[in-house]
Amino acid sequence: MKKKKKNENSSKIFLGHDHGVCFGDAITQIEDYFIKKKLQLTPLRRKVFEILIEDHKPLGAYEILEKLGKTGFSSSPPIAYRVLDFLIVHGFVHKVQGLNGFIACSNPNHSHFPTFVICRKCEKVAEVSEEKSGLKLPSPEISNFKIEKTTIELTGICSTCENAEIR
Amino acid sequence: MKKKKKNENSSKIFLGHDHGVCFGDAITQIEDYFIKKKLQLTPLRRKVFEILIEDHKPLGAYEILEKLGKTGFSSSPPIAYRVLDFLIVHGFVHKVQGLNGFIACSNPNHSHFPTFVICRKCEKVAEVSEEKSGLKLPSPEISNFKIEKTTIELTGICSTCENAEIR
DNA sequence: GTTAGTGTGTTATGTTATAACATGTAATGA
DNA sequence: TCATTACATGTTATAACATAACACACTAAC
Repeated sequence: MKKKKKNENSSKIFLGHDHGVCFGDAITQIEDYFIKKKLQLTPLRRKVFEILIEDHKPLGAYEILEKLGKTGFSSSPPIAYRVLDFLIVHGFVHKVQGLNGFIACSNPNHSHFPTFVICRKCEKVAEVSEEKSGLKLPSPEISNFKIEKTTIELTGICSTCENAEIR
Repeated sequence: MKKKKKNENSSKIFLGHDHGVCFGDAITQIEDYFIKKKLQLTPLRRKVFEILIEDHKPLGAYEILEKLGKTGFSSSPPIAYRVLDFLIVHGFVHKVQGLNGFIACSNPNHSHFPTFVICRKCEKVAEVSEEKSGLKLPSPEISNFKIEKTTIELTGICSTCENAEIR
């Protein structure tokens, strides 16, 4: 109890959390941002964001549509894609390319260039902020290029799944 | 002529090249690799690789299929996807997720974790090797995670296009 | 000469994403 | 007040991307 190995804390990027707090915080953040920017947090937009926050993992557009349908919204594809695009533009949602999925941003005010760490076995996804990822961008080599958007995804296997693997 | 600004050289990641040499080198490399690994560089596989090397930019699977069709190969989707998967596994092709496209690896023997720099305007794509990208992986934060594959894509605007932009 | 492994071909279908147009509603301002 | 606009959502149809499942040919190994 006196001393913990540093690794024990520093590596737990897939760790659980108090979801009630997380959910509430996220809603508050998006509400504040929308007011500040004079954007409309409509029922549909709110619902899509809630669906993503609730699940806390990447969902496909068609999964989102299904959930929308069950709560009385339209469930034709453009509905989801439009709202997702909007939320992405404003930094509240990211697309995880490797999974064709969408996930709520875990820290809308910070991560402009987030890294996603994806376990191919359990399919858990962790968003690691710019500061913590150890990622250094851009290099002098590409300083003549203006980066607007990054897709950084690290796929592999988390320690839990690796320990569980047979061979 | 005596002195060049360092930037002039170091930033030209989109620079042209002697394509004849590039093409020949690439074919030689893949031939050697296939012999060494006792793999079959069949006419189909060779053709797909040649198509990608020739164009030197990401092509969609269906674009490749069209080119295959014109040269007497079958052009049903699985043909392309199977060969592409094979070439990807062996490191001769990369998938550019942001464009749903496939591109020949510019340095099969080196870049295990390449970075792709993509201009959203001219759609040029440069592959930057691990060493040159300035990318540092992995961080202590994620050291408990075994990275098997990375998707690192930087989208933005290259200096040529930026200078050409009106606004 | 049967078997196993590999490569290609074919049909059908699944999955992901967008184009184009219609409708509704609120704010703006002549 | 009522045309104009900006924005949000709805709808239909289709485009674009990808894979499943099965068939067949060829080669190598036993």
